[in-house]
Amino acid sequence: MPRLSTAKTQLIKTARSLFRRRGYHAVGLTEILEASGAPKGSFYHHFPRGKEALAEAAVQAASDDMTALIHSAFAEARTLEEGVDALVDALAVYFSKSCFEAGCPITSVLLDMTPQSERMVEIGQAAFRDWGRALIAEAERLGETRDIRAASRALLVALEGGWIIARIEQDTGPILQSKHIFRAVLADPA
Amino acid sequence: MPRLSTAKTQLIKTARSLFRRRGYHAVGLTEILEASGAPKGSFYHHFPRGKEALAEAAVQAASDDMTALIHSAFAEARTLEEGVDALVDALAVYFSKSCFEAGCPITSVLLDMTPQSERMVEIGQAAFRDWGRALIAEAERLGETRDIRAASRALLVALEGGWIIARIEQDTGPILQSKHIFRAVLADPA
DNA sequence: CCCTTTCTATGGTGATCACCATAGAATTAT
DNA sequence: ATAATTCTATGGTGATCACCATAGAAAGGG
Repeated sequence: MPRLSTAKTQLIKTARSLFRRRGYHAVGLTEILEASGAPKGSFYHHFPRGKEALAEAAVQAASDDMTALIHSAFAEARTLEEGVDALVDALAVYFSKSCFEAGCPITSVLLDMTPQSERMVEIGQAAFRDWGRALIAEAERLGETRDIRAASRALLVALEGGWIIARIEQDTGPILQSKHIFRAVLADPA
Repeated sequence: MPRLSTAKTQLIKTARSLFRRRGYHAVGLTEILEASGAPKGSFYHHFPRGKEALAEAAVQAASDDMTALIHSAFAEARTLEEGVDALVDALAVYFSKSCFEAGCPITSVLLDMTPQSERMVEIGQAAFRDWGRALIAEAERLGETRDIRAASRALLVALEGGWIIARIEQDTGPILQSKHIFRAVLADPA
């Protein structure tokens, strides 16, 4: 017995992709069902609370994937800067491959549902907290002695802003810029 | 004869406020009409292309206001840093007064409509371009000799990201952090 | 094998969506 | 004043929204 039925995983996967590109309210439930191939009955069986619950599962999954991506980007890094570069490069490549549509995996949903949905606010807060902790954990693993709290927060802020401007300008430049912002704040953590 | 009828200006003003907080698709036309007091007929008279045209007008107005805010924040500044501080502080105060809901005046709409709406993509590109130019113009006016292009772009990126995280964390900290990011990149424009 | 639980499948429901047609009121120009 | 134009006001239309009720199919445990 699979821990998650194929229909449920497919539902979440489809929702993630559609929500990320177009936001929560712009994507209808019927569109998700058609794209995932699941019938309506299956959906309301797995998500009795409806569309909002699906969005929460999708954002949570996207957040977890991002945390995993941070760790995998740092896997072969020998210094903090190398890890950050690998992470940012990976995100830029993914963004480029998505035809400049897939920005932050959770922002589009967050902006559509917060602060109306209290659940989603908490999921978003947890996501940023987890990402920051993942960065700091990797820094410690690499034997970093500097205080990187300000720089890691700056990196996340720069990535968020970079994703948005990159989408509008249809260019990876704003994403890649976050590498430099990280270094600059690291050098001057005032 | 007023250059814009009161109904039209009220429509744009209402739409700006609602879209900024909840995004494009989450706000229905009827809600905008009720809040602005304008009847349906007036709306389709002033905006024959419908809701999208209203959103375009709203984003354009918000962008212009932001440009004006940049200039007014720099009005009493004697140095570049003072101007940036005044700008960021003003944005943080506005955000706080809005109960931590009013982030970037255009992002929520942009994320909901781009890149589906080509018109909106162009309006967004023009907005970021205008804001950057306004910053550089003020720097030159203050006799700044350093090359601030990288720093001004970093400021806009940091503000965008800061607005998003500030909304989720219900705190002005991430917005205020963009002051420091600007200074750090200014000191290390590599 | 049967029975229980989990999942899939279909049809339909009220509400809301953006939009339009038409006509009346107000304002402006002549 | 009168005619032309701009704006306001109302009623309604098809489409889509998320959601639910009910029943049938699969699958697992005894």
